[in-house]
Amino acid sequence: MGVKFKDIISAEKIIIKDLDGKIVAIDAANSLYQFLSSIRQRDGTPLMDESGRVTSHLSGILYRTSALVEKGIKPAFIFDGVSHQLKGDTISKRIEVRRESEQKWKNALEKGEIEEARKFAVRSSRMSPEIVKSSKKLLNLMGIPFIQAISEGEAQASYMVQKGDAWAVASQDYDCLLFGAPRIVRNLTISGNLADPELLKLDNILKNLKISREQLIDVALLVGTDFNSGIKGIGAKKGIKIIKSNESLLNAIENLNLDLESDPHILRDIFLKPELKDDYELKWHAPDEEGVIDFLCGEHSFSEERVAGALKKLKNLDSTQKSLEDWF
DNA sequence: CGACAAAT
DNA sequence: ATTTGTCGT
Repeated sequence: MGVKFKDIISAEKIIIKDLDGKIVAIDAANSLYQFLSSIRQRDGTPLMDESGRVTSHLSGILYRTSALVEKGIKPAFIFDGVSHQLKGDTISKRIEVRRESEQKWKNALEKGEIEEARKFAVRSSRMSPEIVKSSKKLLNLMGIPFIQAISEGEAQASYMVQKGDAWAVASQDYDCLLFGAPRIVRNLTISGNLADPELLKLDNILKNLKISREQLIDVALLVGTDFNSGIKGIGAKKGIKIIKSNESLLNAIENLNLDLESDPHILRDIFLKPELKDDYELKWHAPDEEGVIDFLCGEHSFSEERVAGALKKLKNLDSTQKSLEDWF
């Protein structure tokens, strides 16, 4: 879910065309979770193939990625590695919420309460190893690069933007600001039915708030992150005030006699010194059309007509494209 | 969520 | 041409 920074973060509205020609590092976990939550039938049942395997994420990856490529965007997916030990509490809480929601979903279905059922179904979404595996397989067949992070995918994606290997991270979460991503795109959707895409610029945000990135991390640790529960009663606005008047988290802890339950230095270093990968390659290839069709239509019950439409968008990039084999 | 059809 | 609704798997 990430740090609750909505109240203090300013964003600028953008349109998809502003991303033409740009490399975007997509937070895979965030993106897949959205697909799994939202691509469902009205009663909340996810899309499934004949064998009963969930395919919502494959639908999302195929249609969104091909649409982004058609618009001239070069997407790369960044997958999570092994999460930090301190994320354990957050992970177990999420598992519990999913378990409860699944029960409430079934109960609502039995009572015939369709809307209620869907609400809980959305919260029951879980990312199994099979879902990650099939997502990577589809990306490979589509010729879209993905990178396996050592730890948090958001940390790796943010690093890639800092290095200039990608223009922005695409994620709904504000955590990438803490990981130092200079640019974050939220609501990266095509037909923007609801929220328009928006761009978060780290330097602008820090300037507006008149704090440093280290202080923004300190605010997050007061508010609560995936790695600590924060201080009860302190939200983003109070957090900013406290860090500004005390200058740092360490001072605030001492002056206000706060208890953070984990060593603040260790918590800060999750964001400041994550384990990162440098030996990655961003290379886009022409799709293996037959492979995509075999995989989606043969194994996962997709319609050949619809898949063909998506493939057309994938290969029909720009006429500046030099080779059919490698785009670069 | 995005594709597609139907309605405005 | 643009919005609204349903289907996809």
